[in-house]
Amino acid sequence: MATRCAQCPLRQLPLFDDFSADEVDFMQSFKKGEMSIGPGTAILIEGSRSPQLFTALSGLGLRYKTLRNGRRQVVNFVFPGDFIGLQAALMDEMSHSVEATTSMTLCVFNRSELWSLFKNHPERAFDLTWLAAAEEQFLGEALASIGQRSAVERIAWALVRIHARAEALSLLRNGRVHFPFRQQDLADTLGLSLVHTNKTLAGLRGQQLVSWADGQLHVMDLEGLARQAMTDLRRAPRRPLM
Amino acid sequence: MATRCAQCPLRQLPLFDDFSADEVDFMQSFKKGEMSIGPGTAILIEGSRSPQLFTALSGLGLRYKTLRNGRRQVVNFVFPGDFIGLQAALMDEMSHSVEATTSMTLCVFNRSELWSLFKNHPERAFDLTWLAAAEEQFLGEALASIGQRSAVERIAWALVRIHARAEALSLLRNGRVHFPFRQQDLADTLGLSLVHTNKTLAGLRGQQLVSWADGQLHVMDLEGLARQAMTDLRRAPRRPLM
DNA sequence: CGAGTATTTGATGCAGTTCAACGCTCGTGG
DNA sequence: CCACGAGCGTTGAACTGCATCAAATACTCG
Repeated sequence: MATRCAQCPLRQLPLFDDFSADEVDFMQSFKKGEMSIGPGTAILIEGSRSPQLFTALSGLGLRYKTLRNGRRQVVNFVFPGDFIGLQAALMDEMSHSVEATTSMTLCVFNRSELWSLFKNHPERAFDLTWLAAAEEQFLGEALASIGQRSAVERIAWALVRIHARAEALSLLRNGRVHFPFRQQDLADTLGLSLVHTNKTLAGLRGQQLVSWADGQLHVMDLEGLARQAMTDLRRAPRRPLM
Repeated sequence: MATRCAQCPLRQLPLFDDFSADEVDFMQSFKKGEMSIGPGTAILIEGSRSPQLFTALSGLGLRYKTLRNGRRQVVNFVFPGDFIGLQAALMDEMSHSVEATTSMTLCVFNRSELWSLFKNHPERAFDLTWLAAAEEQFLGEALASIGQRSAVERIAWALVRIHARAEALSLLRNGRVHFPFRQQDLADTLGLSLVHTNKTLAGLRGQQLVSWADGQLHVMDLEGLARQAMTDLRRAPRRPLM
């Protein structure tokens, strides 16, 4: 049974902007259904068009690009509340693939109705643009991390960010998040080899900063981790939910 | 004397989407003036708010982030037609700085009127979102390059992209573009050291693929360069101009 | 129980960094 | 008019962070 937008569990979170009654109504009509998929399912494929857009309701996934030489770049992790398919909607083609890591449920929207959103719901169009700008901002930061930080710094940076996202989504249970990715995924995120990622993680674990085992990520010393990352912790700003 | 939008030299280029008469009128009213600045001038500063948004009319610039450790990541080069300040407009703060490398002229818009653009000109709002998505796409590609490509591949990739942008803007004069950046700028773009960038460029020059000296970039063998870059040349799609 | 996948650890090698020095051009001031 | 220094490109030499290779362990699942 599909969740009604009025009851959307995500909207309750302080992370997300409030909705007006009108907005709830509109989103309810914009929403075409719900989709449940199993781990490993491809949601969108690089280079393909898609008639559908999605918002992740629950579960975790990966965005990634595959290069000609066979290597893979993870572009971001997908958390609940993330909008999926903006590129396919605007430019006709996705520039990266999106795949479910755990089982996921997604709200489904029709690409063909996007124009009416811009036409009739400028607040929602604004929000959509906000999301695009936020993703741009994130990618800029990721670029700076991969380009200018050492391996420890990159890994610490990534873990700090993941922790912050989990926190903002109330996914922490006494400091722990369910984080069912492989070390290879993190390596492909940060442009590091699997082996070096493993050894670097061992180092951070040894310093009692963080532990990550059995799909559980536990940040034990956020300050210390941020120090390693050469970054400062900024609280995630409230953001729109589509 | 400020250029009238009706006469905008950029709009004539096949790269940019056609404007309706209405759109020209609106942009003319949206445009608050023109700004001319000298080389080295900061346009927007990371972390600051700005009441103004810009479109580059002529000249070249850099977008970059500065990290806590003092290192710099160049996020993109600014070419004519680029919109500057979207982040400041939507989220309150720029996540990177923008600086003129040559002297530049910029169209100036008021941030405060952005909302009326969304409200009254949905096509233009759509275009703005398109631009944000395009930047996101580019950054994803850059991320993959820095994360997964070798030094030669990265440099070749960057030069191919720069060449393509120049071409799309009709900036080529028998294969040559004015490209007045320092090797340090390219190094900071690609996460490489200056020294290694220099040596790698020398290698590509030795293979007769490309030469870059005295602020002139000359791609002599585009196919060959693309091969080195492990990328394929795709023609830049038409895009909106703000 | 064997096959497949993920994590871990040790050993070796190299791509790219860092350090250092030199040449060229250009602007500035004595 | 020349001396000087600053900025950029270039090149050589030495070092190192991380990749690559290899192999063992631990799990899960059919």
